[in-house]
Amino acid sequence: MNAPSRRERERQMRRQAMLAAALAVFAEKGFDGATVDEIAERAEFGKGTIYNYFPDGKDALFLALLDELVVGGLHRVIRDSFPDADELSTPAGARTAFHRLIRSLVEHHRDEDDALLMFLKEGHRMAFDAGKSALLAEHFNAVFDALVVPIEAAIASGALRPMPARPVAHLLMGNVRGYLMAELDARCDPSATLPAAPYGTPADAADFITTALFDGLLASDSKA
Amino acid sequence: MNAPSRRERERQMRRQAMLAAALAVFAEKGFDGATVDEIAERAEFGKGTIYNYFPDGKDALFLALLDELVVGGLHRVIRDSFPDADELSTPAGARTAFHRLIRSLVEHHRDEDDALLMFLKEGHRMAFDAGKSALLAEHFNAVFDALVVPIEAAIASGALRPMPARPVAHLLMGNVRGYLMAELDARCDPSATLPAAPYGTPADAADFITTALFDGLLASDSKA
Amino acid sequence: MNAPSRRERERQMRRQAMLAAALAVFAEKGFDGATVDEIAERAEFGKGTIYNYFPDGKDALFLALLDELVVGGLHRVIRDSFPDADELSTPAGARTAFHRLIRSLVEHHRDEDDALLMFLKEGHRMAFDAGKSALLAEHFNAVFDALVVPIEAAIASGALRPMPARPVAHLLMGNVRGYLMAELDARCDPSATLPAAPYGTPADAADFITTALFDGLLASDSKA
Amino acid sequence: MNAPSRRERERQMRRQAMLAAALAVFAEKGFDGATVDEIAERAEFGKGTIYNYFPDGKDALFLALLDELVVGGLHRVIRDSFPDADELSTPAGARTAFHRLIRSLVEHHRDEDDALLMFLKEGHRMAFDAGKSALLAEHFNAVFDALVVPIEAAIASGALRPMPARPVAHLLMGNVRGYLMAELDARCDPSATLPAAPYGTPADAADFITTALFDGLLASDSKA
DNA sequence: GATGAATGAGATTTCATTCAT
DNA sequence: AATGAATGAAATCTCATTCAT
Repeated sequence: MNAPSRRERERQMRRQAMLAAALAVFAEKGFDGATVDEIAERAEFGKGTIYNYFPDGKDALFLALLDELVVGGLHRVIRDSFPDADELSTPAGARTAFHRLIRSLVEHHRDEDDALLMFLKEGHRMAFDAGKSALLAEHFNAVFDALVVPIEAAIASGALRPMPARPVAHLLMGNVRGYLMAELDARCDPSATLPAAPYGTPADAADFITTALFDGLLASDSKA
Repeated sequence: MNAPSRRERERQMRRQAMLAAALAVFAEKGFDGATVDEIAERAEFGKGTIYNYFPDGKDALFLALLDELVVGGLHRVIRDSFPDADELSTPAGARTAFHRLIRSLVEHHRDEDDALLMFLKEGHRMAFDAGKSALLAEHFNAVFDALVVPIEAAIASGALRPMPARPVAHLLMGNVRGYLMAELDARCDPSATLPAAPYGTPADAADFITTALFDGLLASDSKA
Repeated sequence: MNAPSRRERERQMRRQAMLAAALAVFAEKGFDGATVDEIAERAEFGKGTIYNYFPDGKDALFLALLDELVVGGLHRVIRDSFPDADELSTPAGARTAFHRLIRSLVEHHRDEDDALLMFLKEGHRMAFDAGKSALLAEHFNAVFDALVVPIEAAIASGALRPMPARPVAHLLMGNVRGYLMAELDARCDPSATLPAAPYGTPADAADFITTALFDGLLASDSKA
Repeated sequence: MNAPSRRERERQMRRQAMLAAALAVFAEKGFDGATVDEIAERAEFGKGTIYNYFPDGKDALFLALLDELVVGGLHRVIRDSFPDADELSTPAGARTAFHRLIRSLVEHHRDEDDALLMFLKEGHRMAFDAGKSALLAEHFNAVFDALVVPIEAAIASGALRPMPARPVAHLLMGNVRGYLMAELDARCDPSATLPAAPYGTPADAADFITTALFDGLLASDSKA
């Protein structure tokens, strides 16, 4: 177990600085709108230095970000949200667990505001490029794989309706994403008198989404 | 009410041809990837002619498409999905009406495959540009305004849970969009053994979304 | 037989202007040293216009020049230098014919000074690039094919020594080229008190080369 | 005469290693195509170290190679090819001596394959750069100076035709070069059914060139 | 009104060279 | 003395837009 050399540590720090700059620029301008020039400038490095660290340039920066910040982060959040498998064996327990997941996802995204923005806005853009698309899909599939496990458990135990698990996973992630995006729009456009999403704490957001998705939009007495 | 002159009619036809070409190219290449050259070529017009009809060029084409095809289409679908206000006064009626809406939305998007693609993939990209963003928001707000009306009615009558109506509208549209996007991914990547969305008829899609959103994911007996 | 339209004629003229500018720049700076910017500037066109006419940029300009000016010109000179096949049936006749060829080649190159320079200095550089190399070889082979015909005729008739014809063709061309290159060096570097080539009229040059190659460097009485 | 210190000897060895690496890379990629990075890597030194030994970088490496390997080598070959001045006093003796020179030149180039390649392909490229050109010319002139001596001797003795000696020297070197280059092309492009140069031993090559240049291409009986 | 040639700003990327360690 | 990370000038190529015909 050899500690990283000083040189190595510094290299990592610079790498992180570049990724941070790239993230900010991608978030602000979008993938196509971002220029390596601006990323370099914001990272306070020469343009050439960016290419030393990321020889494939913009693409490499984008994929590294997606990988390290977005996919990695989601993975962690999902894993940590289901500490106890037994919890998923009753409807109430499942609700609690998924409510916790949703809240964690909201919090996670709030923490990584820029990452979220990029993820939300650009996530599907690379689909135009066959090569990147494959990589992307692979990474995201890993996230959904992780989420499918508890969903299937909850369905198996009868806590959730019997539905295909993977689409349900997409539903969950999609609604968190959609909610946050709407909130974001609202924040950017305070003139809108009619908010797209109720502004609030992560708990509020989680309540809204959980109620809609798990309890259903129909008035509860209708299910008697 | 003066009939449009022959000249005027021809102008409209050329305009439509340009929009159709633009839609196809945007859908295939994305906004940034599309070139005016290719649009002109596919429309079988000179590049300069495009600029005669759309002096603001690529942006104008994009916005016009969003406006005429996407927003206009959604508007129509929403309006036609709630023929009878009374239907919304009971939970069962509301479910039927919204199920009908969801199904119509899915069908509508399936009909306009290219438009869907573009809408899904590029819809939020222009947000990067302040000027365009405002226009965009305005148009989309009109769609949501239309959708808020029946939602509020259903809430007022007790058919739906008391929740803020506009976020619910976003929820609805977002889930249709998300579902279609997932289905699209599945179609593009047939190697995926684990589909993101259950492939099927618009009716199947509508069932899935309606059940999840209106009845809730939790096993129904839990609500007894 | 439809005359080229005015538009077409003008296009050709612009094309020629670009090629001329490219030739000048290539000759002055070499292939790698030349920049499209400078070619455009010297042609008095925008950089983009160059790419309209030669979508493959620098490579395309270079190859077009090689093709149209160098290879085409050589072909013509060779063809015109052997008007009478019978001439090649005696040593004296063959000497006359090849002397005429050499003189024409020298004159041709003098006329196209820039082309010569480029040809001489860059002719073999593209060999580094496999794709271009093949094209190049093809074109040059055509020139040598043309030259091999009279050489073989002269050998068959006993006018020339029995030697492999193609290498002899290369010998001929190589010596013209080498002579001109040396002369060029001498011209560029007038400080050299010891000229590499005797400066003079094309006739002088042709005499020198013809004597060396056809009569041999050895004193003639040695052949008695 | 102080023996080089151990330190000095090691320095020389590193220098040679760098030159060898540079030669290989120049030969493979050409001057412009070569990168200092690749040279450093192949030499197994840091890039900075290259600049310690050759402060003027790529140019310096190229010139040093030309100087030490090419020019130096040629000088040696020429010097060693005329061991006996008397030999040049008869046509037969002169033929023998120059035949020996040509054969040695061919062998020399074959031994230094990479150097040959570079010399052939890049030899004239630096002429584009005024500063380098002067240096280059100086070095090459030394080679020709060496070759001019025996040529003038042979002319003075009546063994060779009375012709300007320096152009004859260029003629000689040019033909060796041209022959080798053609052979090289043939080797690189084995598909060519019509070889530009007869493949063979250095002796074959020397025979071909000597016959052409010294005896002349015309059938020998014509000189009776 | 239709056209498409001309344009040039701007994007990505490379690489010789410097210099702090 | 050896190193290689940092640099930024410079190159190629693209494409939205203009405008003379």
